[in-house]
Amino acid sequence: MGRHSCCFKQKLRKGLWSPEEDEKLLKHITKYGHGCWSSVPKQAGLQRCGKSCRLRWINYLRPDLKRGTFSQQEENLIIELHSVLGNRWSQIAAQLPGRTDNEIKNLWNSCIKKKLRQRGIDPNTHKPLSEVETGEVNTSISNSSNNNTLSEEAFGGGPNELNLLRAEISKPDVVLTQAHTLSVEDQFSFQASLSFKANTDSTGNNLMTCSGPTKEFFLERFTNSHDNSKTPTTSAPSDSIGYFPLQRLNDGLSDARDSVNQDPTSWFNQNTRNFEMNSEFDSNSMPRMQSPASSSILPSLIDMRHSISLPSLRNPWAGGTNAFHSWKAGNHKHNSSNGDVTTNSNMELQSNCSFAENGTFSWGLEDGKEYKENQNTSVEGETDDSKWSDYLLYTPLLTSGTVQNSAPQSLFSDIKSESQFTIEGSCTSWHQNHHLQQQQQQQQQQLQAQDLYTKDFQKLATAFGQF
DNA sequence: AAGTAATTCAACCGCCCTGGC
DNA sequence: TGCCAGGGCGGTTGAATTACT
Repeated sequence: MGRHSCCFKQKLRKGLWSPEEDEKLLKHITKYGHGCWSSVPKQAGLQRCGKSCRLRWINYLRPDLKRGTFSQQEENLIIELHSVLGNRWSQIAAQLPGRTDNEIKNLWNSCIKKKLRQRGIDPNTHKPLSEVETGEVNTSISNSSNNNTLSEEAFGGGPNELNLLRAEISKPDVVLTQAHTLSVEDQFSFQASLSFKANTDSTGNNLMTCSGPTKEFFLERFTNSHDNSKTPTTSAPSDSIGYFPLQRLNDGLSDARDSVNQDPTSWFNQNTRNFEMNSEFDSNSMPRMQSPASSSILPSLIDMRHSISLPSLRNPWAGGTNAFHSWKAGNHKHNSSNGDVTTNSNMELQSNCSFAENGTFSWGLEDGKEYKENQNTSVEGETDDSKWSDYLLYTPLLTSGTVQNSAPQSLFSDIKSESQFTIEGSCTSWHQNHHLQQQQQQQQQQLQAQDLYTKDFQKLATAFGQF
């Protein structure tokens, strides 16, 4: 394509802006607004092209710009967002008020990249450099796409910026942004987007395939309204619950989060009635669950892992010790303490999920030693904010740009309408009554559990079978 | 103090998308 | 349907600044 330069054509001024030019532009836009950018320079008496004026305004003269160095908090958020959004600087900038895409891009290229590399993390993939160098990233992606199970690599085992963040989080002066939470609406969206499908495996066992929200689930929520044209996502679902910047994600959830902090095992049970499970639940009655065979579902599951890092999920790292991430029924607290397979777990599922006896539905990496080391502190000491940030951060595959638009657009609208998931009432009040309710319900649940879950999963399978 | 290397960051470039004609 | 202009984005450049020797 031929070089097109409006500045060259019109012999306009280029390079750095003088204070006089700044003043002219500022005065003009303050008084009249920018309107059509191409006409701004003429009206403002500038020998610049419209593009140049626009850039100068957006990156420097805009009154709402936040000057100065980036805080650690902002850097962490950028890393997290980059792990999800990749180099979509404008979308990342939309989540950082007062910061421009250019500024963030510069920070990333000059500073954050270097920091991540120093920590042994590949800034492009958000995976350990060792894996990237040995080509494990590619193989893990392709393998994961083809296998029925999610490999550890697919979830990004080993050290990465998560550890960097953990280190940062541990600093007393670092307060994680509220942007690490999902609104109740989004939690509903997530839960509603869980997809279950009944199958039978080669040995005749009943299988339940589960998939979750797509990358779009996040992109839509991390994308600001100013950039609709370039977003790689297709249009939002017609009944999309929310399209809002990340800053708002904490809306309405603080109470729930406080409650969860006291009893982190309670949240999911509260909010996902149909996933309730109790200690007497006979997991043998459950259909065996299997991660999806379809490669297109892989990113969905990965997204789901992030999505489900809702405050309810206190210890996503808990689980078994086998090589794959497995779904397990078990005691959440046991998992928290030692990371081992729990004794009452005989429901083995393939993917990072566990239904705990107290109703907790937990997800996580059964990973490795790297995480086991962190596990104790994460369970005992970390806030749920950090859990969310950990998950959000931990999206190596999403960064690759190879997994976009993997699910049908109808996913959300279809699922929502059919979903049995509910979010009702205050989590706080529920928490207060949780133990009493649990006692009262336990006997009933003992009797009903098997039937209940069989029915629920049948419902789910029916509802989601269309996918 | 001077020279050089490294880093930062404002601005430009080229491309893509959209809407108007 | 095709062309064009405007707007917007991500990648890149290069001048200015800072760090190092």
